[in-house]
Amino acid sequence: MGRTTLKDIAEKAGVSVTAVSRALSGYPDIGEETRGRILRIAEELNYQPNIAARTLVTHKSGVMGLFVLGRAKGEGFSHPFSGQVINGFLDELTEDGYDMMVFKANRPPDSENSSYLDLCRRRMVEGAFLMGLRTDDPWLSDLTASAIPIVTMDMPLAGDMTFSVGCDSVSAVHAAIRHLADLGHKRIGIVNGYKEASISLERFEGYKSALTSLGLPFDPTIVAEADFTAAGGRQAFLSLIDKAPDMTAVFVSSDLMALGVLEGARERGLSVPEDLSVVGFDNIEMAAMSSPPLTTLDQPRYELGQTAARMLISACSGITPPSRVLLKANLIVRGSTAKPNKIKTGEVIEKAH
Amino acid sequence: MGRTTLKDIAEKAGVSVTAVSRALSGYPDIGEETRGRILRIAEELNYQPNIAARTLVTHKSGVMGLFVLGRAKGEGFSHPFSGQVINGFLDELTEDGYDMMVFKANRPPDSENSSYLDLCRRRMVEGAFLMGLRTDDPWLSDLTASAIPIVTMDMPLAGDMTFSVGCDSVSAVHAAIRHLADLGHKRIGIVNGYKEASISLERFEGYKSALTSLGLPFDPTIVAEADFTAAGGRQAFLSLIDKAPDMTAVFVSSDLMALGVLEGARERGLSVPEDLSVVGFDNIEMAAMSSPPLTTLDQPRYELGQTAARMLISACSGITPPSRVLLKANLIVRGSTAKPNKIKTGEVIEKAH
DNA sequence: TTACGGAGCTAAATCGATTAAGCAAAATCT
DNA sequence: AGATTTTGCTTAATCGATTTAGCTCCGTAA
Repeated sequence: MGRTTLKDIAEKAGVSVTAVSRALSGYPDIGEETRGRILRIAEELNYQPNIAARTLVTHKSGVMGLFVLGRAKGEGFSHPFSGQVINGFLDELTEDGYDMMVFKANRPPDSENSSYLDLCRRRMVEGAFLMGLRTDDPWLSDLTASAIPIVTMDMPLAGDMTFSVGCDSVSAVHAAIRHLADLGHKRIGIVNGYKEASISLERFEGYKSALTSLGLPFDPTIVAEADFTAAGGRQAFLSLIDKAPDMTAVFVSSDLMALGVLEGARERGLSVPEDLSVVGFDNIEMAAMSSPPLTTLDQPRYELGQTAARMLISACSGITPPSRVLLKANLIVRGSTAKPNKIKTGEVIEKAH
Repeated sequence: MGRTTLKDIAEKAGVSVTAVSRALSGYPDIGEETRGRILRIAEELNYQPNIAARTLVTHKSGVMGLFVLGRAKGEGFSHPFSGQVINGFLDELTEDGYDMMVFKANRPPDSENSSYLDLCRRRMVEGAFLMGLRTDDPWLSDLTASAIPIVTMDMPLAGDMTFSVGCDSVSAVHAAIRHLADLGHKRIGIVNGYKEASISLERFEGYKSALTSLGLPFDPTIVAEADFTAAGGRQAFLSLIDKAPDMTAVFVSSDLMALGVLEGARERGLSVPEDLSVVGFDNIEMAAMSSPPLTTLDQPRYELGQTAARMLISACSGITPPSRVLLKANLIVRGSTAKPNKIKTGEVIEKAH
């Protein structure tokens, strides 16, 4: 198992190990001629530095951690939202010479396990990006007190070394509700995510304040909560529409749930957008492919990931990034929203003539 | 930055560093009483081993590499297929105490870059799992000659240290075609993936041999090729249906492309499954949510990932796994397949009465 | 002539673990 | 009792890099 080491190069070049190390690292105190010879030999021997050795002395691993949190087997990477974020994060890291190590914490009572930060310390991870953090996470206080930079997706933490990226939910939801109101909707419901997600609170705030600023009444009977899955969205919608059949539009806190709403609407014989307008959130790939295609708020997922990476990298270089970066989510109008239809379901056929 | 080291524990416990190391590693040559004391102090000081140091001497990093290959920005993690595979892979690794490092190689002419194996060597990665490898990959011969275990998704390589996981495409496609034939279809087309994916070849073989064994003629005019995207699938289908309007069913090599086919069918005014039956492959989450929901071949993605991890782990422990493991893809019949409808598109309205 | 300074390189310590070799005391055998 | 083994621990080398301190040689200024 003869891996090439600095020593091998040093011997072949007839210089000391130090000289080789410094030549390869670009220090100016190695003569041009010697440096050339060293570089050539290194190339020849296909030298790859042993990063474990380097890490041991420099205390810098060149590794950033990614934590994909979630309880169930099916969550985590398979969520249609995460993919592009991770792509952006990894691309940006790679660009700057960092590598990425991924940790997954499911298993609800993770208390027995080591905290996220312990995992980082073992691997000398320099900074971490956490996706899917919830307000009821058992390690929240550890994270807040972290000594290494932490970037969280969506959920800001109040630590010196904690930063967050996300989209401006409030103004995004405003745009969505305004769009519905402009079309003429008066009874606009909401299918929100669970309370333990910080975005749920923000989006609810956005919903309420948008109604107020548009002069529409807020009615708690057309507010439902689901678990960010399609099945949950469907369920929540059904209970909503059964309670309030006069609802003509619904804002849904995620596209996945919105797809469930679409399904529920079909089940109740409501056609979208004629009988019901639906606005989602996220603009996942699926949103453009459903029938009807979903009007939604586009989150720039790739850029969110990139931003997280850049914040982490700059924090690691001693340049403190802003503690919270908010990107803009843009409204994409597709086929799931239209003017409210006053004709009842049973009369739709007439309309066709 | 006072991280706890073996030395700290040793001093506090009044023993040598070796004793601490051996006590923590569970060697039997440390007295019960001493071991207890050491363990307690380690706990107290929240000791986390420095894995870089350990790796340096043992030459085992406890890290497996995951390579998510793909050319475009949007590929890689965001592909609806990868998520669950990665979940299974990571869960299984974590179970066995391994961590995962992820590398991404896009940038078409990756020649300037280091090969996959160089990346592994730098990080002392013990084994690697490659997803999305193509037959025209520039590093194919390096991989085949690899000294560390490599597991590839779908595409088998002929090396001593190369293994592969995948689904038995041929028998899966047989089941799909038989299902269509049983329904009464005689003109069954195929939208396949590009040739550089080994699965495309296998699925094409399955398609041809299934037709033969069912006594149906093979007709190259109803064979099309796309790039595994929805847009590509739509495009390929359109050219197919325009050439052969009498085609009543189409087998599509991936669900994503199949969703594109559904879109294309809508555009041409064909209703699925009445005018056209569609069978996909993969059973991605979206497949159950389209309208109509897609009949497809379910790939056990999570299990594929788990299997890859187990093969890698066992290969790293010196136990050679089988060079190729094929799981079964099961046919899931949903709403996109039905008996062929002899009535032409224009007459569909009559049927409704 | 002596001293100083810079250029170019080396020696040796260090990071934090693992592990081979060995040693002292206690336990066991003869 | 004396020899031998076992138990429980220590010493010191090692992995492969980085880094600090210092050394040698040469040119130049005083």
